[in-house]
Amino acid sequence: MKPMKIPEKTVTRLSIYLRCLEELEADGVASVSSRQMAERFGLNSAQVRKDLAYFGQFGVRGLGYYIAELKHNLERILGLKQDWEVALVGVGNLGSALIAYKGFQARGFKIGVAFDTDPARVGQVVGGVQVVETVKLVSTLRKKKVKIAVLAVPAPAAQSVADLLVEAGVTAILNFAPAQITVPEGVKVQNVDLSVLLKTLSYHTVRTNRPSPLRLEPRTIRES
Amino acid sequence: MKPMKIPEKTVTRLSIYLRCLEELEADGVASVSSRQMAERFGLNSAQVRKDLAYFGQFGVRGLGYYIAELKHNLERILGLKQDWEVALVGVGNLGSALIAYKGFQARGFKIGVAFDTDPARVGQVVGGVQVVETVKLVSTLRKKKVKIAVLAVPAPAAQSVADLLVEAGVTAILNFAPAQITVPEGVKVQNVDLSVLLKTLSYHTVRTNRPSPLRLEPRTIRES
DNA sequence: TAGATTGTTAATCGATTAACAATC
DNA sequence: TAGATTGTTAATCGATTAACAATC
Repeated sequence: MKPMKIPEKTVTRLSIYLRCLEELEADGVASVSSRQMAERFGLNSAQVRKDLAYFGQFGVRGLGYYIAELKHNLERILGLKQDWEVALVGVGNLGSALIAYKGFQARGFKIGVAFDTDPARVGQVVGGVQVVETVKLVSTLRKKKVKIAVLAVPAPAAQSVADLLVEAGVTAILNFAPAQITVPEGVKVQNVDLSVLLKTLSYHTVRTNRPSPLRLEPRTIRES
Repeated sequence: MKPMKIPEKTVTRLSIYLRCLEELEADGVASVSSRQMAERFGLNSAQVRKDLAYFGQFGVRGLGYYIAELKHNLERILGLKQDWEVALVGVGNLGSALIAYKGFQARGFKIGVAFDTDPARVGQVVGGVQVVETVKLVSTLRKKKVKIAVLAVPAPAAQSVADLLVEAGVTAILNFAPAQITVPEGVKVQNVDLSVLLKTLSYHTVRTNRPSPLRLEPRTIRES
């Protein structure tokens, strides 16, 4: 066994490959080559092969990859052979939406419990999920051994809630709060800042639709 | 004039820097150094300076960056000096949530119109937003000159809706559908696949909580 | 001025891609 | 076998970081 460090982007792509395999399997296809998969996503076939090769030799030379087998392996690697109970913190607009969002639950991830500090929400059942007061977060998640949490609280509360999650033994956090949160080594944070994503699109839009009047002008122009 | 290509990640970080500046400004601070900003996010100070230097010389040697001025410039660069009307396609669970989500609207982005094919939803007003039938998408968005759209439809519909958006003159798409969508050159797609994000966390969790009992250790930094 | 910090170039690091022997 | 495609190494590309002269 080689303790090689796997690039983050490789792991993300594994999920993409898996989705591809599911589609192909639904089409009744038995095998697929790295080139075929790459073309589907505008990637390089060597990259597909390399990504997979980090985890083992799943292919058959001259043929490609057996879909059922590769799918099985990717599910195993990604930890999708088990169900995950996910905790939600923050049952506001976004949090409620995430409970309702079926795609979120689709693949073995189930929001089993939600936390909020608002007394108006505590005790309610939102989309089948019990809303518990945040002071009970640590004891509740420890008891349930929850490892994955979704953070959908306002930015100022994000760090303190993250601290609670870590204390409760959570090792992976999907953070929707527009805030930088700091966690100990070994805890993984995935930030999803919708506002940042929109700003990136805004940037792109001003550049793309440039024929408009407003032009970018750095304070000084320099040439080497 | 050199039309230098700006890394995608640089643009993303600009948004982060801007958030930092907003916080500092609220604290009444007048200037900040690249080192101070870098520390806040666990980045390298040279990276901060380099990111900014792509767009001009905004700093003062020996001092750092004047917050008000840099903030102004980042807003200009990111296209935040104007309001953007955003179109939403797909008023299901996620779509409705995005309408309700205030953080989404916060910074000059306003969902002005929504589209859906479901007759039960068409004609309704959700969160103050009119739901229009998707067949009217192209004409409506052309008339309104909408450039940014949020795609929150089921995966199988994603590509055909994306085609309509492009036809309507949209140049930036925030895609929540778990599907690979293909667009012409010049149109920017930001994919936000919540399921992929969760799988990445699942991967991390099986690896972290694997052989040994979990060990949590000193505090370190971040992730983007 | 003396100290600090930028803007920028050069070095390093990491990830993508090309190439090809191995082999189904 | 002949053709195809993997797994992997080497080459390339791009992004991060270190270093430092310029200069406030």
